[in-house]
Amino acid sequence: MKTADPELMRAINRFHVMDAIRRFGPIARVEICDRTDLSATTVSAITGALLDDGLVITHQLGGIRDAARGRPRVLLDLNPDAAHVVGARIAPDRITIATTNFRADVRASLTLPVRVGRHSVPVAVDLIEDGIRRCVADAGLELSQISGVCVGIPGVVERGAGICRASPLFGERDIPLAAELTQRLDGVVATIDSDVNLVTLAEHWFGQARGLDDFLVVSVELGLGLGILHKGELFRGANGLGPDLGDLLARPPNGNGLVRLASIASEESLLSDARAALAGTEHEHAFRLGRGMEKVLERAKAGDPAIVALLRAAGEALGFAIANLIVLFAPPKVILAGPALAAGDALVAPLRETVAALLPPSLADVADLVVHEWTEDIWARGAAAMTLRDLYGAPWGTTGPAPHR
Amino acid sequence: MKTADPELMRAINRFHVMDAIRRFGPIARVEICDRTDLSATTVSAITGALLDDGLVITHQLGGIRDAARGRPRVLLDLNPDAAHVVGARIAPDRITIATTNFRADVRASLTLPVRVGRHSVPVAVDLIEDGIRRCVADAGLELSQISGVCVGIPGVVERGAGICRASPLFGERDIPLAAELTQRLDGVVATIDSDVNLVTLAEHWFGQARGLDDFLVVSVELGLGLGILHKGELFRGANGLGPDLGDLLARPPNGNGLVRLASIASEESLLSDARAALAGTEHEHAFRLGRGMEKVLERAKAGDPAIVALLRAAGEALGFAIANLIVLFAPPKVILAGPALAAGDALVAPLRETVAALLPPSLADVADLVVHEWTEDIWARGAAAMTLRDLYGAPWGTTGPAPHR
DNA sequence: CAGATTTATTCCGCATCATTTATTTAAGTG
DNA sequence: CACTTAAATAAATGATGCGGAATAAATCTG
Repeated sequence: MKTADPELMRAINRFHVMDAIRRFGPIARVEICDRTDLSATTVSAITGALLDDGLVITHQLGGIRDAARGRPRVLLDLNPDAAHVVGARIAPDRITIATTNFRADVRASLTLPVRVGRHSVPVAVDLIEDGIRRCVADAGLELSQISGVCVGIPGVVERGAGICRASPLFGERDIPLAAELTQRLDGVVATIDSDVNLVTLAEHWFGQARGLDDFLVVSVELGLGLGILHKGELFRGANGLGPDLGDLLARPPNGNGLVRLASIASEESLLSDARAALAGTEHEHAFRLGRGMEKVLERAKAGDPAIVALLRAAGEALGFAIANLIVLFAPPKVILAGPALAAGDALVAPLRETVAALLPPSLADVADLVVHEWTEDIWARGAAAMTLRDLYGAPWGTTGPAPHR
Repeated sequence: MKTADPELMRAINRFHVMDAIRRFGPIARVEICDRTDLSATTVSAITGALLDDGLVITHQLGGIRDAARGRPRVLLDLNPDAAHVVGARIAPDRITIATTNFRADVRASLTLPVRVGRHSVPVAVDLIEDGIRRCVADAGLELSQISGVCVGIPGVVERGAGICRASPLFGERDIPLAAELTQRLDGVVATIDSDVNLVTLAEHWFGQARGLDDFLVVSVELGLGLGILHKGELFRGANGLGPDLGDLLARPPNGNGLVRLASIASEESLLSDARAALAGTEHEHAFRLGRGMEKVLERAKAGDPAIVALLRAAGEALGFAIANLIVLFAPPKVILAGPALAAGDALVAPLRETVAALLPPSLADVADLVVHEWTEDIWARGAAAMTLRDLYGAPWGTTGPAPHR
């Protein structure tokens, strides 16, 4: 039970101020007053403390001052160098790592083309550790200057406990990855989270859902991911467990039995099904070269009936799941992404049709489905954002009490 | 954006104190300190204000004082007469209304055996208004003494706006029921909510989920309802829209197309399917008398293959939906209720099997499925609780500022 | 039975915090 | 040089929570 005391009060208001600066910065103090409904005195006190602590810098207004009369505003912004964090994302075929500054600008990044699933957990952790150390060095920093690390992993992750409950990458379950990494990184605090959660936060902070307090993110990668932002907070299950869209259930197109959605609509299942469908043709070769997805998209554009049917089935299964999620969450926006969606309509059109057909009239128009392609480093920026979010709310140096002098 | 000021601080702590008294009362101040982590001083100040306002009463410890030495504790409890509220529930075949005191003890209740769906909305509202006025009079109270009214309705309800978006009871959509009722009840504030939400709150306050912060409630009535308690709060969609389990989608047993879950597993669909299956037999008569559900359960116990198959299909469809909900919410408990479940295993066994079969290993043991029969007035108590919850958190007389003397 | 002990509750003084209301300083414009 | 807006600063007010001292009301002890 969280009781209220003056310290909590300050923490809340300081968070509001930092959030305003992050979202609207560079921003003048007056405007922070307007946006937060805090008094000028309070804003001045808080920003003063933030300046003392070096979390915020002033940014003299050099440019356009049209029709402004009195004393010019002093703009405040987050100090990019106030802290640095590392974000990483473990994908089935690569590990992407980025070091960012306090504003989540990428300072250095690297990608290790590793098939993580082929290695044991200790080896994978070795690789992550080495990658992080390298990436920190590339940014011209010492590990001790890093305020936090967040690693995104596909699957079911219990962030609070730092345990990876289940992942397509690892055979084992309940791996205490966060503790393991923290130990290896000389005590730099490492956290883990579901990879979709990272991209969800990234969309919220930097992307298509900026300022939107409710939306869903569906990622069609090798596995299927689901991120939910609900009332401005990442939604997690009862124990802080991230949900796994792939574990949702669907009936296969032939109508017999029930299967995990991941076995119809994930990239992995698409590839194996497509490979089977194209076996013996000239196209099969591409799969061996690891260019399967490109080939699938190419054949879809060419109108190959087997591939089109495959993508249609996947789209319908996803549409089914998304329709149900819309019933539950009524989100104004649903963001879809993943290589399989890049091709345009082969998968997306059946998906949209299915959603439209299945939604009850009362919910017909609430959700806007958009496809958003992600660049490589959005994952890492999300991971950085996840860490920064904690940092912004954390007690920091003298920022707790008011400044004496 | 909610900024923090001393008033908010007080409101938070006052809520904690009231919640402790509600949950554990009669309770001594010292124990409130333990349970809330507030200082003795603060608890004393807050309880003092609550006593002044008459929301709380002292309850001299008369009984067992085994091995207690020092100054005896003074037990505090909610003042049952501090306020009165009315809860109502509109079911397809009846309107149940209860007047309760501040502790949600039912002081008077009545049931109108009305088929609500047969009437127009204005007529239905007439009936509700008359019922509420009657029920208030039965409790020996004036309408002006009622602090709030909450009405539970099946379907999709937007509580904040007081609008019933869609309901099986009414053909119309977007009915501004709350405003209408408030106006008719001489300004007594009326709110509406999904009926399952009421029973979910009732389970949380009084029932099987007391003290549990995450659980699901699934009601199989004429329609299907879903209530979600997540982190101690009722879960609502983006606009405060309650989700409707019946709007979730399932594939029918024959595997063709997709249908609303309500058309497989609701009491309504069960009845009509069973009636069709038993057409021409001696059993058909029962349906005409409105005793269809009893007949269905009787035939199920007798092992009638058509009926057993029907219930199995319903159980499997529900199990499918519940398994998906468990994937999303990972609740430690799922409470099922409704007449159709009363029969024991014909429906519940396939449901449990389906859930067990479909859950991924990582979630296999998280959720405990229980069947809980509800008495008639649990709905009304839930409605009362919904109003009381607002009352507890509301600024109240002099309770806002500290007491002067 | 008077005083010691124990436990619950209240009172007092202190520190923090936000707010309001000036007052002052800064840095411009006209 | 007057005027305007931004911002920092100061002082006063009021609300809050907290820790420690004081008080209250019982039981225990000799």
